[in-house]
Amino acid sequence: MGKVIEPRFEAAAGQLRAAGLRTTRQRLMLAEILFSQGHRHVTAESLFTEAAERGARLSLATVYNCLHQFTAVGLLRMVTVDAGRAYFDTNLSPHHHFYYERSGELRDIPEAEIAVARLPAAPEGAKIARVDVILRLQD
Amino acid sequence: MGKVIEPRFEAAAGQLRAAGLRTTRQRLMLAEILFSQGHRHVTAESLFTEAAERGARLSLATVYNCLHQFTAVGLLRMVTVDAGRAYFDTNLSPHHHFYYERSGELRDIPEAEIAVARLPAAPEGAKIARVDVILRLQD
DNA sequence: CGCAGATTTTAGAATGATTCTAACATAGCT
DNA sequence: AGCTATGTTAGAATCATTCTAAAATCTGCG
Ligand SMILES: [Mn+2]
Ligand SMILES: [Mn+2]
Ligand SMILES: [Zn+2]
Ligand SMILES: [Zn+2]
Repeated sequence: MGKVIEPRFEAAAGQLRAAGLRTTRQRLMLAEILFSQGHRHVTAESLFTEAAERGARLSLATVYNCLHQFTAVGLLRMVTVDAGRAYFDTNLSPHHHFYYERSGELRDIPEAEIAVARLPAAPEGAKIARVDVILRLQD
Repeated sequence: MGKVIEPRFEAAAGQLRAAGLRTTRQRLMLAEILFSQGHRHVTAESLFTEAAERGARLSLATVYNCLHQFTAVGLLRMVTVDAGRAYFDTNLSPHHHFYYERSGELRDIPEAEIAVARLPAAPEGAKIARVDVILRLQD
């Protein structure tokens, strides 16, 4: 007997199944938080806090596990803007970022708003996996 | 009586004084390693190891202190490519980076080799402090 | 249903980078 | 040389993240 899935978790359940991940209570909650309200940028800690505020019972270790699993199956991508903590981004299309150094807030810049032209060739034996453009903001 | 400075540290001493920093034994050694052989990308740990190999007697805490002081006075700049550790760059002119994700190696890309056109305006109340372009390499 | 085996979650310990503390040493000035 | 601000350091502390191993849950099958 498959367990009953609350209606508000149906979409999340579909995404998890499509990605080949089992639908656990914790993953459903995190997926719902992440994917049901437009693009998000979260850290493990911010997501854990948000889940806790919604009454979820899960551990920080599970949040880390899920963030990495979601990233591995292509539901998230990692963004590195600060040595010290990792951000995870639900926006999978190519785009760039404003980073507010003071607050730690990340904002998307649509790909079309920045033209990166004439990329150099990748060095011998390597290939360019990703092009990140970060506009660091002060004040 | 000012202490005697070995000839090989003369250049480093000049840079430190120009930057308003006292010339201590530890700073002279680190400045010599950093600034006497072309541009470098170091981490605290790599610089500490390199200094130790040259026979320097200093602590890792001092390496951290110096990296931050050198950055504060504009002798270095910090580069963020990996959540987990900070890189410091002796190349102060505007330029971009190849980052070998597997080895952690950083390589400069001269500014002229990448054209970043049509930057969006900074959001209300903020200004763009820096534009970082990272080409992440795999394989 | 009711299990069994595989997967997932979790508390708490461990790790790794970095920062802090507060005592000791040195640089720079008189 | 002596004074005082500044710099160095060992070791503890902090913070994000990962690991461990045991308990809980999921899923397919009888
Ligand atoms: Mn930071
Ligand atoms: Mn890393
Ligand atoms: Zn984004
Ligand atoms: Zn560089």
